[in-house]
Amino acid sequence: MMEYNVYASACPTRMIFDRLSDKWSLLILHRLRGQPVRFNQLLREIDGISQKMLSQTLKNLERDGLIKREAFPTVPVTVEYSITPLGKTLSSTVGILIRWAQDNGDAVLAAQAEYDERLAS
Amino acid sequence: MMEYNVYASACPTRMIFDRLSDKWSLLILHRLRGQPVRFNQLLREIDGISQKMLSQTLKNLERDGLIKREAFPTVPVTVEYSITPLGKTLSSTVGILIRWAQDNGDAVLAAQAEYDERLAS
DNA sequence: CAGCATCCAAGATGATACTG
DNA sequence: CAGTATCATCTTGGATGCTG
Repeated sequence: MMEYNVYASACPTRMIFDRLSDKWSLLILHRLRGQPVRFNQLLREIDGISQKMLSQTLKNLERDGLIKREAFPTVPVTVEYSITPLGKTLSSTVGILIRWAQDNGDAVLAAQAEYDERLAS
Repeated sequence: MMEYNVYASACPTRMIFDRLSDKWSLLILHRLRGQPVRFNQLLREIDGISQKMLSQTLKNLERDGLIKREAFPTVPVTVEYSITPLGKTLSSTVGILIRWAQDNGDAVLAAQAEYDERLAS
């Protein structure tokens, strides 16, 4: 198996990693891990995201083959975003990452408080 | 166990997740998973990072309790960054994420190419 | 409903020069 | 060597109006 140097910018692995290291991609992918979700529902649920960034991030994820966009000919039109098999494999990893944050959030916040305290004194 | 809504911006888990969802944090953490590394070595190895962002990201990771900074009174001064036990638990998850990118990079690039092809035609 | 286009503001990131 | 300071730029976001 071919091994890459992930710290080199030309490395394909690094390219993918960079693509996903933005503010919204992994969070949205995680939200889509279950049932399909509609655009405006995502907009309501993902706190703090703008319509523009949601639209842009969904398009990128679709381009990466991680999610699928399906439009239904209702009036007005209905659009559902769902996860692909490829995306599914990634979202389970993201789930582990979020679980980590869930489990260790307190420790991180405590470390931050202690760090800030040391600076102030 | 308390459960949070990770999609709400006030959620502690979401706050931690947001903190780590920047361009460099996870990559640097991953690089530090083994032996301690010095500042300029990181600067050389992490392709594309600027001195400013390296400095800033290291400071944030230290504040989060994920890495440790140690200065040695040599001339000129030597500084080593190493991972903490808390950081270790996160870096193994990041390793899984990078492994995913390693294994599925080709599939993503293929999806991107196909997507672009569909648009061009 | 599910977007796109535009303009402007704010924040994140980068390049360069300088220092103990 | 390991940074900081300053200025420039690129990315991201908010607001608004418009469309099928």
